[in-house]
Amino acid sequence: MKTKNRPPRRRAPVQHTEATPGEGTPEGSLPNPGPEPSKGLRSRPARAAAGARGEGGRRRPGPSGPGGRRDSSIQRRLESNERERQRMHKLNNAFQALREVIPHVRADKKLSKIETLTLAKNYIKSLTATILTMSSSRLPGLEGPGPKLYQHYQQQQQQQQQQAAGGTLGATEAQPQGHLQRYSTQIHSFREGT
DNA sequence: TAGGCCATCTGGTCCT
DNA sequence: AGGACCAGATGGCCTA
Repeated sequence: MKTKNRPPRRRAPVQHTEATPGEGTPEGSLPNPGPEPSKGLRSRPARAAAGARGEGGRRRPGPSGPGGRRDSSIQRRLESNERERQRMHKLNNAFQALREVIPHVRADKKLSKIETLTLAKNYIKSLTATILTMSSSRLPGLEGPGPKLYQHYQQQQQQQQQQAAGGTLGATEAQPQGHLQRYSTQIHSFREGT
């Protein structure tokens, strides 16, 4: 199932309903405005806002139980939630930045996080392999970093293969061409939507 | 409707 | 001590 072309969703921050009656008001807790539009974050869909009163995120009371939480404790929790949201937003921005530098697969299809990481890894490997191959085949006999780099790369690959001790690493992984091949295959499969 | 993906909440642990 | 980081849980949205 590949569906990455849906609009980005934004869930409204929950207003922490565990407070005792009267303290769950915005004044009693954190303002918790959600992602500020000023930071370039997308506005939250109305449906998310409508459905976010108490839903979303887990509602399981912690070991200590929600019952007698104090105001200061609730305040800290809300602040912590907000920081966590911001942290995740930064992480997502980084993912987006990464998507934008990975050579393009299908413009209409947003890569998932796992796809982004996997493609990026193989892209880096293929670029590394290409660079090393080019530098190693450069003017034989000339002093330069190329051959050494290539040897170092090969040593690393051999070590990784040994560490993979079950042979989970494919035979092609040890060869620079293997990375390129793998990346090309992956690109192809994404293009096909498989 | 099932499954994938995601946002959010939450408590625990690590780090400064 | 407080913030960052992490992983589990939960529920919403979307597509096949």
